Amino acid sequence: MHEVAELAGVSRMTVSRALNHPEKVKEKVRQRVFDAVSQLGYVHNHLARSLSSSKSNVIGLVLPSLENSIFSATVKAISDVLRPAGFQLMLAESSDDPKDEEIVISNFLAQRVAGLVLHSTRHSPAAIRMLRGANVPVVENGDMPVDPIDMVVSYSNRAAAKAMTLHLARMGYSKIGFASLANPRATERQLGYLDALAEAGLAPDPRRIVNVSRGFGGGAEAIAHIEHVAPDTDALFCAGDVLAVGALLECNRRGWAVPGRLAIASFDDLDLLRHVNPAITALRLPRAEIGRRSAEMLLARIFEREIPVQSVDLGFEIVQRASS
Amino acid sequence: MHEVAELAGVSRMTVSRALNHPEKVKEKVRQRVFDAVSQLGYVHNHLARSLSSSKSNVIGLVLPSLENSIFSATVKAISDVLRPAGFQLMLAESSDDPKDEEIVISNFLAQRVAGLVLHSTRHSPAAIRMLRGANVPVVENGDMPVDPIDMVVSYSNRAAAKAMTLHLARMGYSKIGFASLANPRATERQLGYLDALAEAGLAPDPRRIVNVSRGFGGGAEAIAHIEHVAPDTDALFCAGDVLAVGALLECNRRGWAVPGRLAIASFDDLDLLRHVNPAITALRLPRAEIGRRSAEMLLARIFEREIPVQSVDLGFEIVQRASS
DNA sequence: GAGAATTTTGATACCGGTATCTTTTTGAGT
DNA sequence: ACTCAAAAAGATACCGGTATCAAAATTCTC
Repeated sequence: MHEVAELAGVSRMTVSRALNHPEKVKEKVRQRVFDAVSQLGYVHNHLARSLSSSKSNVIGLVLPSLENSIFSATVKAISDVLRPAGFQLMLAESSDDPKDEEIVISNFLAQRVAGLVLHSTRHSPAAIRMLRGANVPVVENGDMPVDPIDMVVSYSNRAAAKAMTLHLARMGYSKIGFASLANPRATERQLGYLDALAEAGLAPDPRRIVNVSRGFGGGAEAIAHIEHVAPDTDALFCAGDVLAVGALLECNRRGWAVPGRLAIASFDDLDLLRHVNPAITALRLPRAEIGRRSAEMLLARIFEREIPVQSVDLGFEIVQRASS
Repeated sequence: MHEVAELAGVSRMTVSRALNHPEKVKEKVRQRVFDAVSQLGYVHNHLARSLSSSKSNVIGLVLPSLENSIFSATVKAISDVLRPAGFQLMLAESSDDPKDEEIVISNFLAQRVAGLVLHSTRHSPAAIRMLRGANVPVVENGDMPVDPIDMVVSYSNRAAAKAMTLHLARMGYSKIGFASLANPRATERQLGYLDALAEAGLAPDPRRIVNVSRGFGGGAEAIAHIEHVAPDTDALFCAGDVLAVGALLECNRRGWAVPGRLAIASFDDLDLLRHVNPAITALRLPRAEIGRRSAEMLLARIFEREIPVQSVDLGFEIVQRASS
């Protein structure tokens, strides 16, 4: 920057101003500075800027898993809001482990991120202490937490799972099974499923509740489990990722009629669900909207604008299709 | 840090050393420093560290699209290598537009990233100039480029597409179609497809080459195109993402026998391809390995270790399944 | 136990910007 | 032309660390 200043015949301060608040510098001088910048190929140093002004332009995002395609819509939406505002996105993975998340958060704080998005609502006490102490805007995403750290943009896993289960019950299914992964969000969903059974007057049956592994294979596991342990199950609510597709494909393979032999419903409305045969009934969750709102709320907080609400429940929608 | 130093009764320099090179500080003093750190909840400032030492611990990653699940394996692998080494990942999207990429790169350079991974081999001249000038280690990923900026870890789109097309030809298909998106990698793949036709002595037929849109819908578009324009096509090579699945599902819907009426092959071996019926023949690309090696090469360069090769072609593998 | 070699600690400058306050320039009003 | 307020530019200190070299403490040698 020093060289730019010399070449333009002004002080470093003027260069800084020309770059950050062009309107504060006279047209002629500004032009000289810009010329010098491009002539020297000068690249602004955001590190120094952030350090000096204690204002960073990086937002940290913590996801449970980097491999899960479900999050890509959220990431994309966040990035789309952040970029025009001149912010960068930093990414890390918590593996749904509060201890890992704590490390990741502490790294982000060390980078002096301007804000954080956490796709998780379970945090270690130390992590919460750090975040509260750091006075950094935080948005939580994965669920509606009981005791939010700061801001929240999400839907309620429990409410959504309950709604879908009730929907199945209303369609006449009475032996509804539940398949999910083992993570905090799945646990909430299971509670919602049980809520719904109770409300519909159906007896919960542990035989119909199954934990499976990730991916399409998990869906097949669920079907195998049902055949083995509770063959009279008439509907299966797959509360995770691509489980429903895996289950459907496995049914196709076995020649089970869907929904005749077994109805299938999914927790998340992947594009794929519309294209398989039969198309799968699903909960549509506002993944992109969550990202957009999260980023907007962060920016509002960073620029010290008023934010209307601290906590936004974006809800969900049931999309009834042929599989149920 | 000043307060930590006071509380521990040492100089700031000693605190810095205790944190960065613990072995350079006497056991007793080190302990006092650590105690002070945790007592005060001190969070190291990486910004200041990077500025002062001109060594950043952030790696920039530029992807063509943040929505595409294909990249998640690569991202995950990069992150897994970077994290233990104390590096953070910064993410941005180029939309396959060299101009957008240029902006993103310039932002990353402004953040003084320690290294860059570019999942693209098409760059604007200005971007190349910046990168060469910045003296930052760069790995390119999406293809084997003719004129690499620095390091390369990839496979060759052209070679892979050629291999798959030849594979289909050898299996006896002679009217092979090609469906792809419109992006630089797809263009290379099309060249490979044409290479193969020439080598197999098959006449290329523009009616069998179709550009489609992203997602499962694109596969359906391809099938519709074939029925309309070149119904005698006996095999379709889908050179992009989930196209093959979309095509297969559309065939199922129409009752076309696969591979009887039309064989289908995919460019990328998504997990899904193994689970649909029939399972789809595919090119297996070393997505995770690419991420791992890219990150390792960057780290090697950053730590000034010798790197054995500048350019790594990790190749590909043809997985023959029921769809062809 | 003196002196040399080595290890540990500290003092100081600087990384590359911006905040803040001061000085200079500009220009409007009379 | 002169005054004075406002706008533009500059001087200086500092953001929070680390590099570097000097000083102090420790260990080793004979």
